[in-house]
Amino acid sequence: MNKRSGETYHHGNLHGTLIAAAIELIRDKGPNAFSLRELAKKAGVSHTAPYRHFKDKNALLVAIAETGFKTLTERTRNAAMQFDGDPKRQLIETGVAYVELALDNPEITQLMFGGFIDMEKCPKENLDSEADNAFQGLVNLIESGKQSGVFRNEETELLALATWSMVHGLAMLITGGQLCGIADEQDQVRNLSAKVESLLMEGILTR
Amino acid sequence: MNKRSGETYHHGNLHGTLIAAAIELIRDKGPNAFSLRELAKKAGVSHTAPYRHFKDKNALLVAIAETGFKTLTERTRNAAMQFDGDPKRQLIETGVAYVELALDNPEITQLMFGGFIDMEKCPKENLDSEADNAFQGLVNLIESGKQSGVFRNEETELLALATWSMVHGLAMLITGGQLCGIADEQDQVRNLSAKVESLLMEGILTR
DNA sequence: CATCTATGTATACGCTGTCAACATTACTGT
DNA sequence: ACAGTAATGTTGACAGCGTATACATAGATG
Repeated sequence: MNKRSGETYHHGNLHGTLIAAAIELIRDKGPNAFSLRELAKKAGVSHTAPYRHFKDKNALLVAIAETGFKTLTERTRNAAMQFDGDPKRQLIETGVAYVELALDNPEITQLMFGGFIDMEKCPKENLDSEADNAFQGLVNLIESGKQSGVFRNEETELLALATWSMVHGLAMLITGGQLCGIADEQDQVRNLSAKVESLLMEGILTR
Repeated sequence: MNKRSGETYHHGNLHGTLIAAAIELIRDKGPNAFSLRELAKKAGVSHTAPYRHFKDKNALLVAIAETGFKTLTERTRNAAMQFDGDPKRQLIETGVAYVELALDNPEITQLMFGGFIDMEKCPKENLDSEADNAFQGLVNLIESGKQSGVFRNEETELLALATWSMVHGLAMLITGGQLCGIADEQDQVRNLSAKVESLLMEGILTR
């Protein structure tokens, strides 16, 4: 139960320490350059110690991606809660929160969606169910918006997919560096994602 | 000038062969598991031969991403050309082509957008200018659609960004496996991307 | 206190990207 | 035609990587 590190043979809370340190490392070097051995060194343990807590490097990455999806669910839900009863505003703020989170954590976002995780090897249920949680919030939001007559009476899943795609695409373009100069700063991003989502709501065609 | 391989000390066209073989390898194993040494073996040369044609592993990946952006530009432009004079249809077909290409080449798409390429080390102009070409086509399309009164009179760049984000997001969700079961098959994808883009045009709100 | 299990270490293996030194071929100018 | 040089390929070496195996230590349980 000794939580101080460096003094005892047993670390006390390696599992948590590893995840925290890994997130830090990935933030520094990107998910591509991240290595288990450097992580172990940073955590002050031997390079095979992580294997007592994670079957694989892949398993560690999955764990980190999970935390990413959890905070994604939290943030978007919080954003929606702040505008309860105003589905239109809720949708916009959810999207803004999504994009802002991606901008704050580009490397983790890439880890979550970029193909660094080997889906064949991972239990996959965990990750998918976490991602589903985030998506489900969106579905609920749209469903209630439909019932109050704000959103069109299209298939809910389709509406949700459209909004998700829009926001996700913007987030990925930003974190991928494709929008350099257009959307670097925090407030630019806030503005941009709100505008883009307004377009989705109002439509692009003339009337 | 001898183009037959395997008989001469000099290969004749290693550069091209390497790129072709690399694309095949990445298709098989994903961009994450791709290795230079395996590539060299596949091409039938020593493991350092690629360094005569590419400064880095990163440089090779950049070259492959470039070809990806080139075919993306081609395909979307072709799709648009087939419906010249009908901007609405053009926009939809451009998007469908974008998503279909991504579905056909998920690993290359991940390579292009997923953060596998180290932007610090790469000349970056090449890659960005290629990506800009693809984007510019979209901008032109929207501009002409605005002038013929089909699209709303919003800032062109913003409209282009919105459509790009939408389509790109859908493509990334599909290639990332986030839409398993919803959009696996080719015709499902065609249908889905067309529907989603119609939503962007018509808008989500009730009128 | 003895024992079992959880957790950490030491060592070894093959694979990786990359560098330096060398070999072979193609191209160049005289 | 031929010498010299640049382009292209090979060999060997190095450190770093993920991971399997065998061993060490400590906490928990009886």
